[in-house]
Amino acid sequence: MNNVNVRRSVITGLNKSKVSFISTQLTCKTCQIEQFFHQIGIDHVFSNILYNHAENFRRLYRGEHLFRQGEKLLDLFIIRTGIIKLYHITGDGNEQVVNFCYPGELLSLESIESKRHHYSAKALDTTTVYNIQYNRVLTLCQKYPNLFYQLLKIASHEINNLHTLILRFRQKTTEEIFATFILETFYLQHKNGQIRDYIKLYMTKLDIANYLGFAYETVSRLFAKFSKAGILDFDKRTIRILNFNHLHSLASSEQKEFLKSINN
Amino acid sequence: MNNVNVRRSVITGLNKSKVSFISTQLTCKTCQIEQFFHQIGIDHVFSNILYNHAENFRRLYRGEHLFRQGEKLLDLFIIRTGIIKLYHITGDGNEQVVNFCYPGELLSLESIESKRHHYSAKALDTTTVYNIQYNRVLTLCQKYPNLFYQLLKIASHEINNLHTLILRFRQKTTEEIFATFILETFYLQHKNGQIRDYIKLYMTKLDIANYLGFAYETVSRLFAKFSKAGILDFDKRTIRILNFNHLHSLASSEQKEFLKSINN
DNA sequence: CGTCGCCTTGATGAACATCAAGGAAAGTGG
DNA sequence: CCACTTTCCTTGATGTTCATCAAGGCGACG
Repeated sequence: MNNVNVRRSVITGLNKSKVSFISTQLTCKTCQIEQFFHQIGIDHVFSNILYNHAENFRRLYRGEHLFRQGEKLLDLFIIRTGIIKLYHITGDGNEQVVNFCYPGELLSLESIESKRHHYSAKALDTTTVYNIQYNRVLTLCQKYPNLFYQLLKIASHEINNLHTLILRFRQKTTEEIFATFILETFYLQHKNGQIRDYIKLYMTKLDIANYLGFAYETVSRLFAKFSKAGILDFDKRTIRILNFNHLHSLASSEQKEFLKSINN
Repeated sequence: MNNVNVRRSVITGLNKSKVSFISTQLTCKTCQIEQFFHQIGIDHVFSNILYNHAENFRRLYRGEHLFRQGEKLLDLFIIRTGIIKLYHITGDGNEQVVNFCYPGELLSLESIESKRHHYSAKALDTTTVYNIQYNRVLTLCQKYPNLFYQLLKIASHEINNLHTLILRFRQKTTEEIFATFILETFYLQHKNGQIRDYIKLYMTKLDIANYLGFAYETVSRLFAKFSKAGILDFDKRTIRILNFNHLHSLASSEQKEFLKSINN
């Protein structure tokens, strides 16, 4: 997932020069983003229109920002490869991790209302994204009203994910939440059909703790505990899952429904 | 808010007979729903179109269901008066309160993707709702693409609310969460411009505990504690707020931003 | 080779769930 | 209307979970 061959016609970096068509159909077959679209329920017509109107790819290296909280919403981004951390700096200066985003995800739906980014987006690994001017999306939607419906469906899907997340925080133990997080990460990293029994955590344990609302020592202890219990094995940030059944039974029945829905 | 004079032309109950126009403009002026729309950012064109195509009003008495989890999504509902409890029955048979919904709120955005209701909706007090056939909304959106944009904005707003809710569950103490809940309820019950210093809780303390993720004894103790501290006064389910400043300082700075956004 | 960020593990304490028991309110049926 | 049941609420005692405090290790990087 890391070493993507970005083709020569693709514009990288933060260069904003206008190149209206990059390489149409060929590109989407190459980067397999169409299957991501399909998995999140976007139909072919929509994805083709998006391909044909995509400005460019943007490539980010670890630590680079895609956008920052407070900036005007100029583009919509769809992640092509890599991983993005969304976070929010609170009024009292603390960082709050909002989400970890994987290939296929459409960013910034929450910013449509206010037309400003609510969160900052930072690459945790080499990451490439599609970007499409937000205004152009709106124009396209006038022309093809069905696009709006697709966007609405994506928003509806996102609302469901958030409801599930809220349910999760009402689950009792840290173990249950942690098991769910590991499984969720596993399925998110395997959306593109790769078959592996390990996951790579691109974020620090401190980020995980922040995201889950735990103390970071608790995350450390959970890894140790799960490892001792023979549920998983970890070396630095690579996690090998040894006992899926145990993980699934720790994650509640509700969460299982969610996990199924992620994987379609 | 309880004793609404439902006009004779309005169809009540679960009767689904087709009456395409009820009373156009006069109705919306009467029930003041236009200002609710305005507050949630829906423009006049949109709200007028909705009025003119609304099927009917539906009236529910306490304990009646508007829809149940699993049913097909046939109508979109906008609450006119009253209060609705949204809840979910989990796989293991437990009830999970998802939200308490007040006048002006558009229900079931989360069900657009799957076209089935994810939650059950039950009236906690006499409640009237607008209902508009979902298919008709989609047809209207084809005719007026801007409507889709409005719906998308509402969805975006909802996503923001959910993000705020998630942040809330990472706040540390039960006191902070509880203070936020009280303030939130206050502002939600005063959206329509009524000036009062009390709120009426139509839900049981068990519902509140379920919604906030606490044990119900904890909610009981929090009420006692806040009362002793002179922050509020309560008699059965009527709460009089005595010290707004104290409540606001308990709710974190992040939550204050949310509360502002509720009240616009 | 020293610093810094990240991680681990142990000891302690506080917050909140759970258990328990009783009381008040509200619905039900005669 | 009153008895009866059921639901809802309160308050105290106890226990568990997890945050916090503390100290040290490891690896990356200049």
